[in-house]
Amino acid sequence: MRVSQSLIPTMRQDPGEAEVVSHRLMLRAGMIRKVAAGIYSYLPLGLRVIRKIETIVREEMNRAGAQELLLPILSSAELWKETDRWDFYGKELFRLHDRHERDFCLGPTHEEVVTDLFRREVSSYRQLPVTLYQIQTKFRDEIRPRFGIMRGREFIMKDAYSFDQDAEGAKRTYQSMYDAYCRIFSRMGLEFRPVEADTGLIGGISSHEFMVLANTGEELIVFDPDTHYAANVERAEIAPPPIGEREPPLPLEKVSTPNAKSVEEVCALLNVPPSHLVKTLLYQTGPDEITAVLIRGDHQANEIKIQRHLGIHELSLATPELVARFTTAPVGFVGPIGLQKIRILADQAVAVLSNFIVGGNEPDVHLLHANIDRDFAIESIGDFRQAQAGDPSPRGGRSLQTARGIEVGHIFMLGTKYSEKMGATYLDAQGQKLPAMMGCYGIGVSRAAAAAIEQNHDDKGICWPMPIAPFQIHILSVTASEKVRQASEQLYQNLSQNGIEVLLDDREERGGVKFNDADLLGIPFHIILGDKGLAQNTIEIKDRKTGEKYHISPEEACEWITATVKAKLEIQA
RNA sequence: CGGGGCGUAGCGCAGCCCGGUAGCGCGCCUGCUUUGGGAGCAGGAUGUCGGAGGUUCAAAUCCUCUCGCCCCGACCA
Repeated sequence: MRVSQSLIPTMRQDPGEAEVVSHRLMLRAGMIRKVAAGIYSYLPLGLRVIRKIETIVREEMNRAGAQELLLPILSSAELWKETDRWDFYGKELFRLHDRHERDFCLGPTHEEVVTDLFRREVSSYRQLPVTLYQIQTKFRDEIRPRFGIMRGREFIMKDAYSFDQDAEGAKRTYQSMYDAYCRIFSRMGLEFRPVEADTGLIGGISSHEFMVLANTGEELIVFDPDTHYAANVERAEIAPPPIGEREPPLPLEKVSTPNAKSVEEVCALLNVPPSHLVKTLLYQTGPDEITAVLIRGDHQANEIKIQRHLGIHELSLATPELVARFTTAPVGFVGPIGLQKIRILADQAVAVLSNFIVGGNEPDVHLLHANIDRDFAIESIGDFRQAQAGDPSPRGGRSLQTARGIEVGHIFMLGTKYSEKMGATYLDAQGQKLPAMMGCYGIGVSRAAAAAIEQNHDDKGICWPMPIAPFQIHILSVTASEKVRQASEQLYQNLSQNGIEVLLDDREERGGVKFNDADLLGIPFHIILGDKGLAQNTIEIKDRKTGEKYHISPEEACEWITATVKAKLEIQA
């Protein structure tokens, strides 16, 4: 493709709207343009990257035995009502109605639609297992779309759904998808890590997320470098703390702590470390029910773990009004001692403490030397807090570490959650009617493009991994002579004939402009053709990422470049 | 939805307090010179100042309402 004839509107300055690197670079490199919040057009260069990713995904899904199909984006409310997700999915579901006032929605995911197809068309164990996938635009009315294409309201996703006879088979299918995902992200040239994850709105038994490692990632992941344990922080387990020598209990003591509501304020006032303090968090766990959770002052509560322990789907910190109704102290001074009609859960790190500080259940008062059992009773002890670096590993390694990542894939073992609700059954060899065991598997295709940039860029622009670069070679004719023009034209033709994807910067621009644009676009190799080099019978080849330069004669260039590109693609595959 | 900020030329911004002519840099167009890391000179085009209403002789500027966008928190590929 020739730059002079392409729509590649690069920008010299950073657009004001973009904070995040990938968003900024995609705008500057002319890959995307915004239409509305969280809604973008893909320009030719951006689309090429998307197509590259789709191709890799498609090849690996096919290799794993999945079959491609295409389900409608628009679906009627009926199906969603069958699984209760019409209500449960909430405001994130884009809803609309047709001229007859019938309810429809734009698909945020397709369990219902694909399960409906399955129950109509599949009836025998002979047809199982089957895995179906599609690559399609999805719609989610995000609370806060942000980071450009990374969290859009409209985005491109590969979603796959599997149906097996039994748990054994479902497990095998899950594993083959897990393996396919590893191949996909490896082939894309990304550094990633699969982690154990929470199942969220999709529901189901177990799941893994695939995280592209990047410091700018939204997700915090926790891993144990000694074993292979890795999990999303939402999910990450923490080993119980060692039970040390208990200090002998000291008598309870009231102290005045005027206006000291936060852990920091209390610690500063009493001159103790936050680990000696225990926070009493009050959660609304029912219409008229409050649960207290005790967490050490230097720890953070993990609401997902609490929800799972209680077996509920919604949890929020109690409002100040509710706190006032259930306790005798304002927020900040609530403590476990003397609480009425509230069950108390204690994090395992709190359970091993003695003589700790708690709120006094009256304004401006805290209590010193509190002890479980002696001063108050707890209903249960558990793992209720967020893992952090240095915590004990649940798998016996030395300790947990943390890293940041971007979620680009998520796989779920669903069990029979959808098949039972929707009657997606098959007959087994004995003629028994059984619900299919399902799995679902998503990849954020457009997000993966952004994640690749977050992981592969420098201060000048993008540094694409070869397999997903919009082009493989960028030829810059850097002086305007006829000789240079002809040489670049020749090389362009020859490389293209060898099946190499070449972008030829044939604009009447000065060298500097071309160099800067090339660095911005981030195509892996720049071929620099100028009078200076040609006079010595050499052309320069620059590796965008490493900056390494090679000087080669024009005669050898075509062959050398072709071989280099092919080699780079094979290493990844 | 809560908190913070912003809408002025394609992009980045100034002007707004203190009302009176819409401006700067980059980009764009024409010509000449230049040409290996964002060229120089000369000439030129481009604005419903986000929208609606109000105050005023006069509004980008003051007031009211509204729409949109960005950033920080609770959701997710």
